[in-house]
Amino acid sequence: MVRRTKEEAEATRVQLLDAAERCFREKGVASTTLDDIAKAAGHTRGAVYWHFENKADIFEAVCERVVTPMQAMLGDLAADPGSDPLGYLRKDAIHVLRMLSECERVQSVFEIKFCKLDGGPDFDRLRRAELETHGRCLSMLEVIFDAAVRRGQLPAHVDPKVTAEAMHAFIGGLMRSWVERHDFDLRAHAPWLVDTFLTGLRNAPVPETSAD
Amino acid sequence: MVRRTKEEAEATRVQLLDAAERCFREKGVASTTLDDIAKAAGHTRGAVYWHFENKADIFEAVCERVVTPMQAMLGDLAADPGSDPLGYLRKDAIHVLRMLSECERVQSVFEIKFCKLDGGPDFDRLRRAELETHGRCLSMLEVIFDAAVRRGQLPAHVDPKVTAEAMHAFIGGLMRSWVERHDFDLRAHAPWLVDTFLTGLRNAPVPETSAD
DNA sequence: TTATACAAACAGACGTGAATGTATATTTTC
DNA sequence: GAAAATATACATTCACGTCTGTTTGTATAA
Repeated sequence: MVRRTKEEAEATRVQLLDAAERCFREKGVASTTLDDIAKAAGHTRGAVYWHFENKADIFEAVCERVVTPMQAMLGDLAADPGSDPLGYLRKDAIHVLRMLSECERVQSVFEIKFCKLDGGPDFDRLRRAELETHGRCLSMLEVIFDAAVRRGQLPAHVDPKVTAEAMHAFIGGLMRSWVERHDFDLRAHAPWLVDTFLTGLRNAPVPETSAD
Repeated sequence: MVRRTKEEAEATRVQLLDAAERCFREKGVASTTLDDIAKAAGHTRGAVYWHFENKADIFEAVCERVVTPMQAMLGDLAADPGSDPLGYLRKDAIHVLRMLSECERVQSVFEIKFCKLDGGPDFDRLRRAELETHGRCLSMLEVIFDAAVRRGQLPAHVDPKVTAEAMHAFIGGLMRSWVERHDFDLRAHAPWLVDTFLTGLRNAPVPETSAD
């Protein structure tokens, strides 16, 4: 069988991406061969090489299906912190955690991205891109926290930059931990986790200058 | 050159581990070949195969040099929470963060372990071992938080298990983020970060049962 | 409208390089 | 002299990229 219609071709592309997602999750990116993906999708490497350049290209496409929509939220909030930045940040954070806990695809991609990014120099570009993404995410958080401080929602001595790191680490850590183990009810506890963290920020101690 | 004395042999073993640590960090575990390691250590694959079984074996040895001592701290604390569990946990957490920020070797290993664990079924055992380690860590934290609740250092409605997850996610997230980017002064801010998080726990809101 | 030319969408085969594990050769210490 | 501690050589596997073949949708023109 060969020359399909446009829609059929797009279908195989999706099948390949789905298959890649599964393979990556099960065996890791580096250990997944292009033949694995092709076979899992019910095709051959010919189809793979028609639709994608190499494994890194597939990986990028797999991630893009999930990550991009999630970043939009933070972007919107950072663009216009509004009158209650902390409140919206809270909603966003809870939403992200719940999204992870509910959507299988999101789980797969994060499980892959979290502990399994390795493989040749082809991935260098992707790694750099991810660093940039991480950086943008931190910047947006910083903007939001800065707005929160200036609006009096957080004490004046709170450093927006460090706080952004803390928030990102906390949410990212929760996601990672849950994806790896699934040993607590992320969905149910998401509001408490976020609120407790924000409570800490609202009552944050004045940073010490002394050591130890 | 061949047959060395016992000390010389041990020296090459260490050289191989050092070289592996560097290679793993620079190119990732999966993309590092045994020949890379051997060459970087100034030896050949013969030496590698004499001292180690395969790449997974090397990886394990590389990790063991660093991770084990850090786990001892938490173990001691969990075994005897004492009269001020939260205070000791605070010190431990700060200590771990500072250890990371000061010790190159710790940084290397965590950078490797964090984002680059992939490579064949040889690593299955290691992955399982890491999951167990993670689990033990959570258990110990749970014990500590439970003690803190019973001693009145934390509100009664605080769930030790969920709190342990949160703490672990926070600290782990900070370590990971810092290792990847080095874009803030972890050492200087460690106390404030830990204290702010603990402040959140002490003033933690009562968990809601409603949705959204 | 239909014949034809072309290109899309794959399948399959092939060559290549590289990494792995093993087997053997070589010294040197004990 | 026996075995430890390496180097070297070798066989095998295996994934990748490329190339070619095949079939069919589709545009174009007569």
